[in-house]
Parts: sequence; structure tokens; C-alpha cells
Amino acid sequence: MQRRIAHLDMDAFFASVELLRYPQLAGLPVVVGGRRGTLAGDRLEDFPRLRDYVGRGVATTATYPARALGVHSGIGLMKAAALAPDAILLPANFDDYIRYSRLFKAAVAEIAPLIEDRGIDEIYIDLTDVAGETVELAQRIKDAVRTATGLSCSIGVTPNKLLSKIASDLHKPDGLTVLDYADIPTRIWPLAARKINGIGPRAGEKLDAMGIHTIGELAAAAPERLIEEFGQHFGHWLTEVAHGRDERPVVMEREPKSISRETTFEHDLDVRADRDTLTEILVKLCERVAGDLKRKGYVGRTIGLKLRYDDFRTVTRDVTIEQATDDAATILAAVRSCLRRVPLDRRLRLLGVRVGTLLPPGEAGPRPPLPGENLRLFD
DNA sequence: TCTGGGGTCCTAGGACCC
DNA sequence: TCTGGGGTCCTAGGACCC
Repeated sequence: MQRRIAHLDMDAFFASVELLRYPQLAGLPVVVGGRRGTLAGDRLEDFPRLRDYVGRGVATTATYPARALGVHSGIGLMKAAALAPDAILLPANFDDYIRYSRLFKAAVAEIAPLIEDRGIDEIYIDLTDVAGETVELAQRIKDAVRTATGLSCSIGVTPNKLLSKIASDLHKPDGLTVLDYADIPTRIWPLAARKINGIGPRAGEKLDAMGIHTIGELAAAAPERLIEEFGQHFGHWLTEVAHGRDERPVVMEREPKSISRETTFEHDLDVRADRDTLTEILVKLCERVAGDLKRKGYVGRTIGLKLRYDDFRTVTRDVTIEQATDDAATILAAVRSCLRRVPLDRRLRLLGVRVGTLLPPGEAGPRPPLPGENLRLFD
């Protein structure tokens, strides 16, 4: 039986939440990003402008008027300032966004409970067993989200997650798009291959170089050629998605695989001259990761260190310890052993700490045997 | 004055085991 | 002048996503 899967994406989520608080900014180019700062007053002329920003932040979200000027999420704020110097720059208020995220998800769950979380502003919804005609149902969900939050969203409904993700983006903002397999040649194939979730900048570039620009051209490409260029797994997947095939289920719960914290410094730090500062940062990162683990009730066995040099090269080292932990001092000791294995001949711009191989609450059983420990002869 | 922070998944080689 | 084959775990890096 054919499924009915929705993808719901909040429109310019962070920026839209900010506009609820500052309605006087409606219709203006607004960018959310940068380090936290405080706003002075409510008058329009008191809001900080992009042109005054100095630092290493990136844009998290931009309102549609800001996007029209070329400011998209992920762009460096200094670069964005060159494109839209008069745009208003607001610091992110994550507590607010989490609050609104819970509100919209709860509103959807009242109508359709089978929801998969895809981050703070996106969900998949399995509507297969929910009664009602598709367009009316999708409109009901949009209305419920608006009533609960005052915010608009875009929805795509199709037989699978892959197509719904593409469909929800087709008529943003405030979109409602329903597609079936029969629509693939006319609605999906003309789109750029990069529109497929999972084809990023690198794969997109490589496809371009192969003369494959649209999803239709990808569907027409010889599967053997794609496998030759991209490997068995990814190559085969490219053929499948180009034809709109995707059987992934909507999954409600998932155990986390790792928990991490990282920070980019205001300016690059020198390993010798700034060693005390770096030490302090690393200790704090370990404490924050340990706090996250405790709060969420996990322990982990793989402790990782990440660092990024001033030339943006990133290296990681990790070590697996015997006993899973959520203890800051234990994590720090493991991080220290990682630090000894990494070249420290350049200035640093980032440090990060990660704990993986997590055990869910209550499953922190006996440590697994070390290699060679279970020595048995002749069995 | 380029390029955040928190994640997942895949690949690939070596160690080790049966 | 022979030296399998399959499996898991560990580590490092990279692509990608929100």
C-alpha cells in the first residue's frame, strides 16, 4: 500500500520567532546570528546593523527580504555585511526557539502522532493512517501550527520522505505541495541534483563535471557509471533517489550516538603563548560535555579531541577507554592523551571535545573484554 | 575580515578473533 | 614459494544536514 508522508519545515524559523517579539521589523531584512549580545531599546534606529558587526559569526537564519539580498544561512556575517549593510542583526535566543519548536510539534501531534524529529524546525509526519483528504489534512496541520505559534510553515506530502523534503521546499514560504510518483518527470526531474537531501557541494560539483546537472539527467545516467565514480553504496543510492525511490520509515525515537561541545575562538590562539587560556577552554569543554551526559543520562567510552588550525584544517584524535564515563576529570584525562598525539605547530582557531559509543541510561554494564583478554586455546 | 555548533553516516586500514 | 575467509572493534577523515 502506498504511504502518505509529510515533511513540514518552519519558514525562516529563528528570524520568524524574533519577528513575533519585534513586529516593527516585519518586511525588513533581518539576520539572526553572531555571539550573544544585548539589544538597546525597541526603536528601529536602536537595532544593531550588519555593517557594525566584527567577528567570526555566521548567519543562522535570514528573513526573506534579507535572502533577496543574497544573505543565506551559513554565510559569514562579515561577508553578509558587504551584501546587506543595513540589514538588522539579532543575536540568537535558543531558549525561545526551543519553546516554539515544542509548541508547533505538540500542535501537529494532536492531529498526527507519528512524527520524526529532524531538528528544531523540521519534522516528518506519517499520515498514512490518519483520516482525511490529503490537501485538507495538510492545511489543517498548517492552521494548527499557526494557531499554536503565530508562525507559518511549508508542507510537502508525497509517498516518501525523499520526495516530501523536496516538495516542502517548492512553494516556500507558507507552501503546501502534494506530489505523487506520476509527477516526478514534470516536477522533480527539472530540479538541480543538489536539491536532493544528501547531495551536497562536493557531490554536486562532481556531478556537474560529469555533465549531470538536473535530477532528470541523474535518472538518465548509467547506474554503472555512477557506481564507478561514487562507489557502490553512494552510486547505487544516486540512481534510486533520482527515480524518487525511498523506503525509509518515519522513526519516532532514536538514541544519540555522541555528545560534543566545541568552540571557535575570537582570534587564533598560540599553543605556547596562550597555553593557559587553551587549557582553561579545554577544561570547560570537558565539564560541559560531562554536564550534558549527566543531564541526558548517558555514559560513553570513546573520548575525542577536535582541533582546527588557523588555516582551517581540522584534525581529530580519539581514544576508547575501558569504562564508560560521564565524569569531567576522566574525560579530561582521555583528552590529554589525545592531545599528545596531535601536531601543535600552528595557531589554533577551534577546540572541541566529543564523547561517543554512548550507553543508554541503565545499560552501563560491565566493561567489554580488552583485545586478547579472552584467550582460549583449541575451541 | 572568509568559513558556527551539534550532529549522523560512510570509508578504509590495521588489529584481532574464530 | 604457501600463506582463507568472515567478522568486529578501533581510529581518522570527510561529506553532509539542520
